[in-house]
Amino acid sequence: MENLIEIVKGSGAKLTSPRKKVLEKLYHSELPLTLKEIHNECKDIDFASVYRTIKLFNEIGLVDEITFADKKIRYELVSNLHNHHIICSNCGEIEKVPICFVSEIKKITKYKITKHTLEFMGLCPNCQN
Amino acid sequence: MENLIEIVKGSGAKLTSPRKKVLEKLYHSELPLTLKEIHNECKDIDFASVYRTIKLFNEIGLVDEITFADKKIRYELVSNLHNHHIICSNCGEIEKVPICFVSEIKKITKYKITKHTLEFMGLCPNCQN
DNA sequence: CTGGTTGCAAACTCTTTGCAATCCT
DNA sequence: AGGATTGCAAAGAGTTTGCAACCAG
Repeated sequence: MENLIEIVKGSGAKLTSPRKKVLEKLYHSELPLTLKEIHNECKDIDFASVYRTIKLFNEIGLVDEITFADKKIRYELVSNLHNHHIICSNCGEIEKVPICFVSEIKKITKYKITKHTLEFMGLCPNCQN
Repeated sequence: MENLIEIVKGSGAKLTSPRKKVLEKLYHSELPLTLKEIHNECKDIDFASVYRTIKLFNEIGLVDEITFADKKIRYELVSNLHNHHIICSNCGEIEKVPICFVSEIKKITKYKITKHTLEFMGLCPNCQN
């Protein structure tokens, strides 16, 4: 957490109380969060500020954007273990998939890859019946 | 193309002229298209109709939804060869990635996978200088 | 004919921005 | 102090829906 704060300060941005609060929510969340979810957890912060905070964090390389199959954009700390996910199309439960194939792709393309998404949707064990 | 038309009819939906036109655009497109792009190519069709047509096609399993790293949702015929893509963050050029790892994932999760996304963003060879 | 479909308009939802007041450093 | 940041309000953009007119089967 301390090093995250350093990253914010190091970028030249001020460490304000809204930013600290958003950072903490991300830090304590097991799963990536939507802007709405972050805002719900910090109702005293204006939505626009959450929006701009996440935008800043994204620009300074602190958070990543993830688009799940439900089309909602979620955010997670880059420093959190890099993970992909499966979301249940029925109940919305999200499970991590501890696997990633970026390195394979890098071998077969001339692009310099900077971002990627690898997300799944399906039915979780509970919803298959 | 004929079999696509059969799929539409077979679903119980009427084969109207807007639907035929949208189907053709998808059929002749090398790459997945956004609703806006489809609508631009068929300006005589109302946007809402394009929207509902694609929604229908998606529901009857004719088209797939793809979310690229640019956050735009694109659509492509399921019958087109299943492909993933890289989009250049600078010029927007899109390249196909002829590779997919769904089967690997199926081995390590109890979810019944119905959809997945695997998309990349980076700099194309031209934009790396 | 007649229910499904379209076009139009409007409602929603989500994202983004301008600006005056306020807060870090 | 002074520029960065916030909250509020509103503008934009994208998505979705109701409804009367229209069309394929």
